[in-house]
Amino acid sequence: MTASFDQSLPMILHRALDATMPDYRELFARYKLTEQQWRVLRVLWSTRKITSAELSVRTLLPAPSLVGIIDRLESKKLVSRVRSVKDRRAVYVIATAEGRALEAEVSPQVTEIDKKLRSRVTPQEWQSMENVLRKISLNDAPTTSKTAT
Amino acid sequence: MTASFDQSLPMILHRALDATMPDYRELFARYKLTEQQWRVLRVLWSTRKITSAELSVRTLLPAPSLVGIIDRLESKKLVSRVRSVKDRRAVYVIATAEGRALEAEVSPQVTEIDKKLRSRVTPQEWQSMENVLRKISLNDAPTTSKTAT
DNA sequence: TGGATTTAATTAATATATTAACTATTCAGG
DNA sequence: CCTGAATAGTTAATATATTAATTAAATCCA
Repeated sequence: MTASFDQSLPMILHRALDATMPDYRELFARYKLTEQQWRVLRVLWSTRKITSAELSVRTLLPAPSLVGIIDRLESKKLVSRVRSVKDRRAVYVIATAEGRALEAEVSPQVTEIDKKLRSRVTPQEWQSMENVLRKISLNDAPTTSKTAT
Repeated sequence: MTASFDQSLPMILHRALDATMPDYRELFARYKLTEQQWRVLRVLWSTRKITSAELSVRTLLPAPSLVGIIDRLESKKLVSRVRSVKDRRAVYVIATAEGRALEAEVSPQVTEIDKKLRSRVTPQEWQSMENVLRKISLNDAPTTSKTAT
């Protein structure tokens, strides 16, 4: 009856994360970074300035978590917050020179890990996996469920 | 350059989790359970007694996290801890009658969600995705890295 | 046998996730 | 212009993740 627990989507995904994240974390740890802090930096390199809300979408990190993550990146002098003048509610997050410098240092090594993981299957297999997961995710019920009362 | 961030394995997996977990969480919340608490219960139903260590392997939950998770399940009278007599270091976790009763109530609904997710792709696609992820995960470097010192 | 080593579970310290509530602004309309 | 709804960011409260250190018990072996 409970035979499919190990094959349920959450378990399959968690197993894949558990197997692959340690490689990344080991690298990030050498630069005193967490995986989440890394994700924020990586987005900032390709976007000069970005709001917290947009950062949340791009990094898949929940907005409340971003507060602390950015706080810690800020105290490491890797990013800085700048309040928008046009809309004083908005806050832009920007990478400092020091934060940008990390790109050249860490990025190639991350790419190496990415490549190593990809090389474990054929490009077709990878693409297929990606498509299946997207297909499963996309059929997501519209977030209109808040109409409940 | 940074074009592949969105297609990196961690992001692909997190996106899939973000898209599918809310469905489960909404269900669990109706029974005042978290996803992790659910995972522990689900394993306990198919295993009369189990140690924390083994529970960690089966649920993919880190042992230190399990302490609190089991604490809370215990205070809800859903599970109980029993110290082993043969090896007094070991602690067995067991579902109470009340804990077991939840299976009949919640399990079918979880199966429904599982089915719904699976039905979004063909069985071949699902199987393929599963195989690719396993293939990527399995090549995991042997945990012999502790021989560093 | 007794000390070094290993093992199971837990604690500690810090970072993040989740959900709800709150603050300061902005905006839409009357 | 002024109020009510919407928005961006944050705070609050609780649960979990991560890594290292601790405690207690079992094991190994000279």
